[in-house]
Amino acid sequence: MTETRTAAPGDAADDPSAPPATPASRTERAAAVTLSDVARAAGVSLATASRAVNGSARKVRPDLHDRVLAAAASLGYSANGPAQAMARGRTSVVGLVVHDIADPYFSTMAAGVVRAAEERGLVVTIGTTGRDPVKEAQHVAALRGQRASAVVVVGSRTGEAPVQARLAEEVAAFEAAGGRAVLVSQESIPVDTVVLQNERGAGDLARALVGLGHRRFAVLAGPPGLLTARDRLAGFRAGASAAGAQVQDELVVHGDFTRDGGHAAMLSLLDAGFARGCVFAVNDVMAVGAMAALRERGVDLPGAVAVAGFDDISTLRDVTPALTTVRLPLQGIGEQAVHLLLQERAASPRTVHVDGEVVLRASTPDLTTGRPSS
Amino acid sequence: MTETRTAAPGDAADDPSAPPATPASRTERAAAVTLSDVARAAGVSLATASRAVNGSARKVRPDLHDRVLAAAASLGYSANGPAQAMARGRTSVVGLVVHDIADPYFSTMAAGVVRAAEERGLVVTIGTTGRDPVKEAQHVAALRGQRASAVVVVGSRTGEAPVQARLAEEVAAFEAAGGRAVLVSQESIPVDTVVLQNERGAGDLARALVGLGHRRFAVLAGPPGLLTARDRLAGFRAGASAAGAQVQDELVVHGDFTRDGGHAAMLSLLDAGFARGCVFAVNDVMAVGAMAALRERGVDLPGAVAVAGFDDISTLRDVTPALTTVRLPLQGIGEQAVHLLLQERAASPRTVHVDGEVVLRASTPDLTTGRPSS
DNA sequence: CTGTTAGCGCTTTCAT
DNA sequence: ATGAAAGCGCTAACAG
Repeated sequence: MTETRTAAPGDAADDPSAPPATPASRTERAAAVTLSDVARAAGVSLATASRAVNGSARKVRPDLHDRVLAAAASLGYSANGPAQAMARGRTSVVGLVVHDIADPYFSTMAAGVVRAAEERGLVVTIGTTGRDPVKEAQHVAALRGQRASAVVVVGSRTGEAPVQARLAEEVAAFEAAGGRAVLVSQESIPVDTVVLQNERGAGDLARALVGLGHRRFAVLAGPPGLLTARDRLAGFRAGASAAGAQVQDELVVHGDFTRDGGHAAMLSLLDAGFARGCVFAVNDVMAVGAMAALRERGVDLPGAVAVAGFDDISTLRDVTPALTTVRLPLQGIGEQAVHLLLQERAASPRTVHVDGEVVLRASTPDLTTGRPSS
Repeated sequence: MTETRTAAPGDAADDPSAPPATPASRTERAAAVTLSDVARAAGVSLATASRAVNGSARKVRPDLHDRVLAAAASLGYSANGPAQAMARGRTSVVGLVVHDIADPYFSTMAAGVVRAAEERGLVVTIGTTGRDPVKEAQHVAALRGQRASAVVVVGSRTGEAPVQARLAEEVAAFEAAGGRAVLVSQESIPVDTVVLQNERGAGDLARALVGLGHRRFAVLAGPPGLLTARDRLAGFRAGASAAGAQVQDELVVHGDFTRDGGHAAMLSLLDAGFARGCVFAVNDVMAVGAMAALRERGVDLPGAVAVAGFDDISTLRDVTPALTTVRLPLQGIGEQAVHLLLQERAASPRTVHVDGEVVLRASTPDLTTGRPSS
């Protein structure tokens, strides 16, 4: 990045510890107008002002109500959030924890969460883990300290017992403190969860592909530890078997859940002699990496090697050949999570199941007719 | 979305007004352990406990310090954020305001902001405007109420005077209340700004394309009101002229800053008889839409029509033909914004300029050699 | 329906 | 260096 700055060439030293580095605060600040100021200006009591301005179950006489609102407006009053939170014992913050907000899978879900939350006057904070499951628990703990009223943790569990236990513990503590928690992924710990039917979606996809005449399958399976990747692989296998085809073990290659992971996995598959068949990448991003690898190697795509993904990332809908995939309503999933949060916690954890929908496109030709599907 | 739920078929009614719908709170909640509890357990005063646990300029005798920390740990103490914020008069929240968090342009910047902020113990909240510039000001106002310590507003200004004034006003109020504000885009109102050199980048691109032998240019120009779109168009025009080529007015088509906007704009260009030349879409997302349109119409891409974009969205790096574009260090821009926030406010607004870098790829062939560039 | 008042949990002078 | 005490701004009993 080329850059020029008008001043201060030295960046503040980074000491990622102790007291949060509050951004440089201005020296002289205007004393904020408080509710007392408004009350005085309107000639009413603090309590009345509070009831009028910040909503309450109790009613205020219309003329007073208007008088207070007018005073508030003319003074430029804006309620002190922390003070309200303190008095109420809880903020109106929803904490969202994702692996990487730059990843379209997460950012699309985030958009859903934000949309649903903003509609209800809730503020969304975002924490990222960089795929480190331990950080999930840390974020939940921090959110408990912030008195967030709810938390949404998105992202595949690893199934690792200690990590899982730690998250379960923090989530329990969060709920014990009066907050609401929702997980998005798989049913792994006892808390309200939006369960993505990865296994079923992958199974449907496999069956559809067999229906198109594909018989020889390879899978770019993602990280071995990730439950989401594992479920998609398992579902695909099961679906293929059910339809009379098989996924040979040698044709299952693991790799990162990223574009580069898919690229590398595809290359290793090609190096191992795979030259014809249908490749299922457990997510779209990997599928695109695989396509790039095929192109680099001059493999006929989709003639010799067909490719399918999972997620139906919208930014990727214009790749060529168009990618066959399993559509997940990502934004809707984020919204679902918020709906779940808004409901009272039930005696036993609630679950919302979300299905994927197979979308056949040109990357997996219909072998029975010889024409691209769709 | 197919879904099954174990309970509560009816979603909570949506009344986007009055008191923020705090997510359903649990009935009985564990009383949180407070600093007083810790102090008592450690046998010290509240003040000492505060100094030991939550950091302070003042020193605490080592043994007491340890005693307090041990007590805090064993009790599972976690500081009450709102209470701290109230006492200190300020939270450690950085508010991020973007148009659409699902758009990779914004989500990548957001990733940079979050990364830099988390390193410093700052929490990032996210607000979205859905491209409504009025909502930007509203979010800034809300953040002032939340006593956020800083705000980052990302997104093109429209240059509309009243809207601009409103934002300027809110930003001023925010700063007057002691917060730090940074804008990302163009220098439009007097506040610290990360300025993206759209004009220069587009100019560089135009010159590079002329260098490849392109002479006939069309521009998919985005919404007429958006400064970013306008600057990119202006820069491209200027660059082309400087290199001896021209962009005819009839070949400048406006459209949404989205994939569909690019798609529609390209179609109208084709319908108007454009059949050969180089199309500059003012962002990558539009460029991809344009490519899809060309493909649908069976136009030889990049043989008859070459395409270039702007931004270098990473998810789009694998489209075919590979897209020529101007790379913006999006994540770095987000980090820059945070760096700026961390610095004390200067007497006159500070500015950081960020340049784009032309990346020539296969979508704009080198006409001088007949081979694809790069 | 309005007003008075007691905190919410923490930081921070101000003594000691 | 530690402790006691005064708020920060607002809400929610509790009276009137």
